[in-house]
Amino acid sequence: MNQLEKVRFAPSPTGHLHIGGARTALFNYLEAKNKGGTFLLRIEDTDAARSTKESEDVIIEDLRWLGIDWNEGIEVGGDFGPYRCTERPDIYKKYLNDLLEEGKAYKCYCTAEETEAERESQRAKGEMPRYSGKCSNLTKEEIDAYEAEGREHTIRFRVPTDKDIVINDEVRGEVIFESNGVGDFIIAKADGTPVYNFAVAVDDHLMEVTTIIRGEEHLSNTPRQVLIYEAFGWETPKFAHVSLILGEDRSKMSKRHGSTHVDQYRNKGYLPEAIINFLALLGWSPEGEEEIFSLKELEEMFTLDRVSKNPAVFDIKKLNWINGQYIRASDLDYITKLSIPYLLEAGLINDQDVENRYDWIKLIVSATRGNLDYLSQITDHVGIFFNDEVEFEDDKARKVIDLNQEHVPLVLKSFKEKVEEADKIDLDFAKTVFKKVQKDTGVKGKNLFMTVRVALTGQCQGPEMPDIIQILGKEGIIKRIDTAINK
RNA sequence: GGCCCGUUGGUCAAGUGGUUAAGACACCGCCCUUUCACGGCGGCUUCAGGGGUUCGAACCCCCUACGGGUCACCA
Repeated sequence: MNQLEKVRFAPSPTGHLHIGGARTALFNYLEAKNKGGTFLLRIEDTDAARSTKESEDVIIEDLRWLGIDWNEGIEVGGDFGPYRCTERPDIYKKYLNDLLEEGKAYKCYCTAEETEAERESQRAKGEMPRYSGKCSNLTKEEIDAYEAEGREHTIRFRVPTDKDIVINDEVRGEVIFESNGVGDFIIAKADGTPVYNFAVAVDDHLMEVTTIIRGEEHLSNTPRQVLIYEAFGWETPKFAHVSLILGEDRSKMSKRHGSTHVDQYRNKGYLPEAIINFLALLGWSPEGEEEIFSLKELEEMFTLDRVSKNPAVFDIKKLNWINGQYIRASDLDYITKLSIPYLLEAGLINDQDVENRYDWIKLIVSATRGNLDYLSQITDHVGIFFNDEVEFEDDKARKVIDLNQEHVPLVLKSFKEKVEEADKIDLDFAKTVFKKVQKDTGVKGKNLFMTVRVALTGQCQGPEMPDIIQILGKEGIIKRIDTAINK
């Protein structure tokens, strides 16, 4: 039981799920799945001031939307709960006390202002800001004096001197830190609540996490956590620090690089499958040459040893390509259902349409999905189907159906006739009508197709003609040709 | 600034001492399509720099440069 792989994702609920966080969650999930282990979701809400329930809900929703499920933790339960830091105060208190009693931690009566001032002056002198250790050896009298004053205290971890802290990182190899470079750090705030570095170590140990996969920004925190493990005599877990996701300018991805939150991509109409696929390829690479993978396939292929050490630039163009692949290859009903909200929002269709003309909407999606990077773009391509008053895109289009050209009225009249005569405007009709018109009028080629295209859509480019014809239907076509002729 | 991590084409990257240095996105060209897109084919461009080690270095070692992370009573 114990030797089974157990990983965890422990977001702090202080905002939306970041694209980098999503990737961390993904890697954890994949590692667990690949090894047949456990994936645990814990909420790291030690910072009460910044944590919100809304944020927790959003993060969970995004994870679920992506298809990243966990089998222990928040919402699903397990034997090692509770899974929110704020619900574990007694646990932390106990371990804090143990450390205090053994002298491995001590009470520090310095105020936040004092330590801040100390740091400032160190920085000014070009020194590394680090706690001086002022309270590390207070006498009983000094402590009593502070207490009498009513001073609050934090708890600091007593960092051993001259000690190498060796971290065996699954992706980076051996990383060594010197304990002398780590000042006595705070493990409990003045209000008695634990600080992140302490809480994670305790939680990860108690929850029997075997491998900690997280972002590289945590690498320099790791020695502190290792120190805590060692102070308790606990076995340290394995670590795997995944490099960061960068913006185009190679700095850490942030708002100014564009969308950074999973829900922003969801809102634009990126498919969860595509985001998963893209994220997996960012910092990890499969063995073959294939690039399109389902979650299931990734679960089978993923191993930590193929995670790359170097940071990756977020390339929206590649995401777009992957997303386009999924938009084209996925089941049409699925894509249609996901597209409908954008059509509704644009006021192009209403709820009745969705109910009564679903197949028609499906046709529209089918005709345009080939052009899309993401679903919300569909509204840019479907205008021609919703505007009975054909508007000419440009002079070029206008020229195409200039009535003074002999073939234009000829083609239009014949085409309209055929449409009027047809009892059903279906795919069969749409495919054969041009041949008939050609026979009737003797017009062929561009003069035939472009004339009809522009008359119906006002544009020189767009979906396939058979699609357009079916979507417009008898009435729509006749109306458009009439206005074209009368112009 | 200290500590730590990193550096293969514009981007993601394979590669672990001997390779014509994969593949994908992007870009360019051609084809398909009587339109656009999709799709197909082809092309362009890479081992940060300098020293070693070695018969031989993208791969091993050192230095430099550059980029990033972290040094909170944030996580």
